[in-house]
Amino acid sequence: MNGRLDNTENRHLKERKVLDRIKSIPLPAIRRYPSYLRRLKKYESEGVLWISATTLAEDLSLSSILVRKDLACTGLEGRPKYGFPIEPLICAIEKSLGWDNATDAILVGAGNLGTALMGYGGFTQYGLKIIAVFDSDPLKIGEMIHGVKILDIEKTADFIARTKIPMAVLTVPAAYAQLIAMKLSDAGIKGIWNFAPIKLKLSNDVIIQRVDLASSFAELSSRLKK
Amino acid sequence: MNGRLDNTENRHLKERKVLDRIKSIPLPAIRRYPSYLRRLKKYESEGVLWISATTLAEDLSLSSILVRKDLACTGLEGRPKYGFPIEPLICAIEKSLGWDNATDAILVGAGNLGTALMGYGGFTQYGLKIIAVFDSDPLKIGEMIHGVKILDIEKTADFIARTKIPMAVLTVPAAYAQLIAMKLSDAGIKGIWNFAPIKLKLSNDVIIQRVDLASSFAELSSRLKK
DNA sequence: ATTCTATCGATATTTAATTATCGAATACAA
DNA sequence: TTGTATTCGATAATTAAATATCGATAGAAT
Repeated sequence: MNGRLDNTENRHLKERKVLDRIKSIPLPAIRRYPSYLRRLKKYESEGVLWISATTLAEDLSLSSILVRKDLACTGLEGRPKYGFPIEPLICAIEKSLGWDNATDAILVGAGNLGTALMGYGGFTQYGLKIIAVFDSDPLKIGEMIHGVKILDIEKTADFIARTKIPMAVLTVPAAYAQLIAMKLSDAGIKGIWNFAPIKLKLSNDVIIQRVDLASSFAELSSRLKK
Repeated sequence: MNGRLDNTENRHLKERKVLDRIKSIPLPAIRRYPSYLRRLKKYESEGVLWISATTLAEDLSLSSILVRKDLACTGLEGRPKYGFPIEPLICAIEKSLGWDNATDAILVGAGNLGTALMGYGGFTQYGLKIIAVFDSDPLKIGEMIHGVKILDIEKTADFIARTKIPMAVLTVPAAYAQLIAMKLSDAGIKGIWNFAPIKLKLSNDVIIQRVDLASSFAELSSRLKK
C-alpha cells in the first residue's frame, strides 16, 4: 500500500467516524461536558493554551481514560505529549452541546425560583437567552427582573406563536405546571425545562427535561447512610 | 427434603439476600425512588391499597421489570395477582432512603434560591427538616423565612458544633461557596447539598452532593438538537 | 373443581458505560 | 542524534444496568 491510497482511505474512515460520534455521544458524556467547559474556561482565562486529558481528569476527580474518550466524542483530535488546544476544545464541546448559537427561551413563573435562576448568571454561558418572563401576579407584571420585563402569563401563547421561541423554563408552582405546560405545548414550544416536582404529560414531540431535586437529595441521603 | 428443612433454609437464604440488597441498592434505583414515592402517596391519598409494578411502571413511563426490580431492592415482597401493599411499600422505600427519620439540616444563603427552596414544601416529605437559616446580609438577619429565623452566618460554625447538625444546604453565590463549605466542614458537618455551580474540594469524610443545573440543561440541549 | 389470567421473583441475556491495555506519535533532555 | 517520558487513540475487557424469559402463585371466572 502506498501513502496516497492510505491517506484517502483514512480520511474517509475518519469522516464516517466523526458522523457516527455526533449522532451518538453517550448521555453521561453529555452530562459531564458542562463541568469540562467550566474548568476549561477557567484555564483559558489564566492564559493556558493546552490541556491534557490527564490534567483535566485530575482536576475533576475523574478517570483520565474517561475524559479522553469524552473529548474524542467532540471530534477534536489531541496531540501527543501536549494534549488538546483549549480554545478549539471549548468550541468543540459547545458545538456538541448546541451551545455555540444562543437559544432563545422564555421563563414562566417569576417567583423565588424563577428570580433565582434569572440571577444565576450561568444561563448565557449555556447559550440560553431568556428574552421574556411571564407571571400571573398583577403586582409583578410590568416589573423588570434582571433586565427582562415581566409580562402577563395570559399572553404567553401569543408570544410563542409570534416569536417561534423554541424553549421554555417552567418555574411555576406544581399545581399549575401541567396546565401551563399544555398551553405551552399547544402554542408550539419545542422544549420545556421543568423545575416543578411533577412529571408532565405532553405529546411526544415536546422534549421535557425535569430538574429533580428529590433524586439528588435521595442520592445524598443514601450516601450519608453508609 | 421435607417442608420444615426447606423453610429454614429458605429463610436463611432470604435474610442474607435482604442484607445484601440493603448494602447495594443501585444508584439509578435510588434516584428513581422519589418518583415512586410521589406516585404512591398520591394513590394512598386516593384510598388505593394495592399497586402492581406494572401499573406503577405505566404511570411513570418505565419498564415494569425495572420497577419490580427496584421495589425488590427494598426487601418488601409482593403478592401475585395483587402487587404490593401501598402503605408498607412507602415505608420500605422511605427506609431504604433513610427518609423514615427526619434529618435536621441548616440552610446557608437566604437569597432567592434559598428562599425558593424553603418554600418548596417538599423538604419535609424528604425527611429533611431545616432548623436554621444563615445569611450574611444584616437586613435579613433576624427576619423569618417560611417559619425559620435567619441567623448571622458568622454563627454557623458555633451552631453546628453545638447542635451536631449533620447536613447543610448550601445556596450561597459561587464565589463564596468554597470558603463557606470549608468552614462547615471544619465545624463538623457530615453532608453538604451544594447548589453553587462549582466543585467543592473538601476532605473525603464530608459527603458532597451537587445539584448541577448545567448538566440537566446540557441533556435538554442535546435532545433538542436531534 | 378446574381453568384462566395477572402478577411476582429468580435467572438469563443484552446493552451501555467505564476501565484497562498497548502501540504510535512527539516534545524535550542528554 | 538518540533515548525517555508523556500523551493520544484504538481496541479489548470488565462492570453495571436494563431488559427478557419463564416457572410459580393466587385470585377470579367458568
